[in-house]
Amino acid sequence: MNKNLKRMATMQNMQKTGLELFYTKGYYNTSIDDILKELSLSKGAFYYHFSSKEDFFIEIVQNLLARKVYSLLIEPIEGHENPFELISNCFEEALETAVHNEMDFGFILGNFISEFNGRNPKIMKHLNDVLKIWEVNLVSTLQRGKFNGYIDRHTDSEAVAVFLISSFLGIRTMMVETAPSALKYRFMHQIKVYFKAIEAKKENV
Amino acid sequence: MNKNLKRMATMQNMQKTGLELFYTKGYYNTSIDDILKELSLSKGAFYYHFSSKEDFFIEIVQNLLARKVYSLLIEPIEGHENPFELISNCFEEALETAVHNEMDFGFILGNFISEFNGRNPKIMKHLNDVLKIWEVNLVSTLQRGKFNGYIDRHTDSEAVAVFLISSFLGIRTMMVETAPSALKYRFMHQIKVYFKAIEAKKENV
DNA sequence: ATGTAAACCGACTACCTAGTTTGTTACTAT
DNA sequence: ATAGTAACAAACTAGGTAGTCGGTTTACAT
Repeated sequence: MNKNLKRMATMQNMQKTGLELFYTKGYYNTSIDDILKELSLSKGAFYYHFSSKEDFFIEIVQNLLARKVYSLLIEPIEGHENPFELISNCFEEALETAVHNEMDFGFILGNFISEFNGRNPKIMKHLNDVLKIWEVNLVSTLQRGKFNGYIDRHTDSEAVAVFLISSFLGIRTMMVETAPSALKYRFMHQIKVYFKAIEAKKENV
Repeated sequence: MNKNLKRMATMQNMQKTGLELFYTKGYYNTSIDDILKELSLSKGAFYYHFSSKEDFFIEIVQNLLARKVYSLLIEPIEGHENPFELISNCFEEALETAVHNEMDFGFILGNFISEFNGRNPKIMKHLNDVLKIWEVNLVSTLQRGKFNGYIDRHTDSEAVAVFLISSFLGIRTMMVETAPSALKYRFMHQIKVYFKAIEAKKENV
């Protein structure tokens, strides 16, 4: 096999199973040996490609987490259609993967933020960057919605974005152990109730 | 000193600093030695009073966390007044302690739920019990609000409770690193927008 | 074919962790 | 006063952890 390809392959394998294990068992509760065992690789291989456990994790955040958040939570809401529908559908899909116990990257992000909060400033910076990107793009979508006459012009887009993200992170935390399907249904309904409150009023029909 | 009193004192000291350290550094990232060092106590003392780290934590959840959640998040919303004001004021105070970087027990609960999710079913059961108590009492308050004519009678109280808790847990996660005061302000405003959407309509004034 | 460097192996260090055990105080009932 | 026991002290076990290092394989250029 081509050397460069092999290099890329092993690095990506490590990062992929690394993310899976960090996600399911937590960062501090997952050893590098756990990851290597899964791949039948050795310590030498790991420290040849990565300089430390911390740097390894940061590369995962940038290569996997950030990109997935972008493709699953940002791109889908970039259009000029009704922003309420764009966001609803996006959340709906993200929560549906959660119901099926698959990896939902918005949640993974929130989970890691909880784990590193006040414990590892360096990692937190990278996680906050990803969160910020999500927030900024949500604000853009909401501003577009105002411009296109969907959202009431008195609405504070930043506040709405924060509120949406926080409620999403929160519901995902709650969904893990108790009746995720029912929770999803209720949550999505209340999100729509909330949207109703900030939609543009048709004052003169 | 009376022996029984001494026993109680040391146990409570251990639990108190135990909670503080578990909260700031995380459970898996805090060793028993860390806690004992803080109190100048020995392993012997710890294992004389508690059977394991896990049981120690569970006692903390029941003795400290559950009671604080009750006194800070449940009792304050038990009246027959306007439920929106009761809940708003309650959240307002909880988030204010968060701004001042003090221990906010609703958040501590959410934080621990994140940490033990899918990793320790026994501990998760106890944490979920506390969460459930909060949820049930929120539903009660909302039902009272419907009965007393504050909340629209078509409202799904369970869904609203879930939505409120999840958004609270989420905003707390976000508040830790970035401009907590501004986040609090925006969040509280959107909560009130949401409340407006489910308040009882005065159809015949 | 052969030198060379990338990619990897696996034993090793130094340190940390939960839990055990044996020994020592200090209180307290008689 | 003294025996008994509650409340602790501290050394120890057994297992795990991140990171290092000298050696081995594999691929590729010449």
